[in-house]
Amino acid sequence: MTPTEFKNLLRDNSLRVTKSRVAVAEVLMHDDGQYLSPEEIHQKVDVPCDLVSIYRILTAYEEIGLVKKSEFHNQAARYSLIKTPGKKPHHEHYFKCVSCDTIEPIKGCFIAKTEKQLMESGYRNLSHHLEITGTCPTCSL
Amino acid sequence: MTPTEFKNLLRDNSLRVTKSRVAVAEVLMHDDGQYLSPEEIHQKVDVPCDLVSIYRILTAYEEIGLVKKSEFHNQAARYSLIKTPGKKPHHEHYFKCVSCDTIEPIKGCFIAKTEKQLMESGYRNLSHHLEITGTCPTCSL
DNA sequence: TTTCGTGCAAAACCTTTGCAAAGTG
DNA sequence: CACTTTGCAAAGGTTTTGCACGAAA
Repeated sequence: MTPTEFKNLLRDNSLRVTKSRVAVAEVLMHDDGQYLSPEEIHQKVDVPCDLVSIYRILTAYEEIGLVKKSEFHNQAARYSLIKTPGKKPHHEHYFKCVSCDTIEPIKGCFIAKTEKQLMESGYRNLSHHLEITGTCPTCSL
Repeated sequence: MTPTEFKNLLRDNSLRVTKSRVAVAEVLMHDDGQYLSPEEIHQKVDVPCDLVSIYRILTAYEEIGLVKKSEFHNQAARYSLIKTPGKKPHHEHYFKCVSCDTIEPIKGCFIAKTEKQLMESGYRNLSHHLEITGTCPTCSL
């Protein structure tokens, strides 16, 4: 995503282009593919910016479809850039290595069938959240 | 589970039989099948007992296989009695109604296949946590 | 200039910890 | 009596909220 595209995305959503917002986006672009916590982003940002603002910026970015939030149990949420901003990314699940803390997406959603069954039983507005943890191939050696 | 069985279970695990422990167990038996938060249990308990103690008691009960803990993200954990104390229950997943807060187990585990594939790719020590939320049939009417 | 974003301080929320006092076997 | 459990107070970690000041359009 170019700086111009970034600015347009903000403007299209009535969000002002501020130093803090640019800085947070730069951190995420620099660590593309990484899932960073607000705290980590706060440490990497190159302008003075309160942690509270990081939270607010990330919340806004999630709403406009710039970032994906993934939450792992009992830990700070983590955010990563969406490749095609604005378009909701395919539903996916994540694996988190308890050793190196890496998060990686797992292709496919294997809950769909179960949700369909629940729908047939009268359940509605279903959503789900799956966390798979363990040690990744590298850390398992 | 009879009072005697309960006491024996505690004693077998070197846990003393105290008023607080009995009271927490009674609340869980009374609301059998319900998933209660520490806070709710605290309110229902009929003896003076600090919330901190409820947490400690529930942690102990989980360790000896008396209760099952289910956690939904960013909310208090919930506990319910295990039917056959001591024996680890089958792995299962839960549905939580966002309207009435009821938690109910969903039969079967549909992650097993995915975990098998991950194992074949070198991942190890896998575990997972699934949250399905929505509105239950009653609340969906 | 008007509206929006930020910093700061504080609170909310769930849970854990430390320690002395009280209870259990 | 020895050891465990409890209550209380306090802290932990993550996230949210309120409000006045400062910055963007």
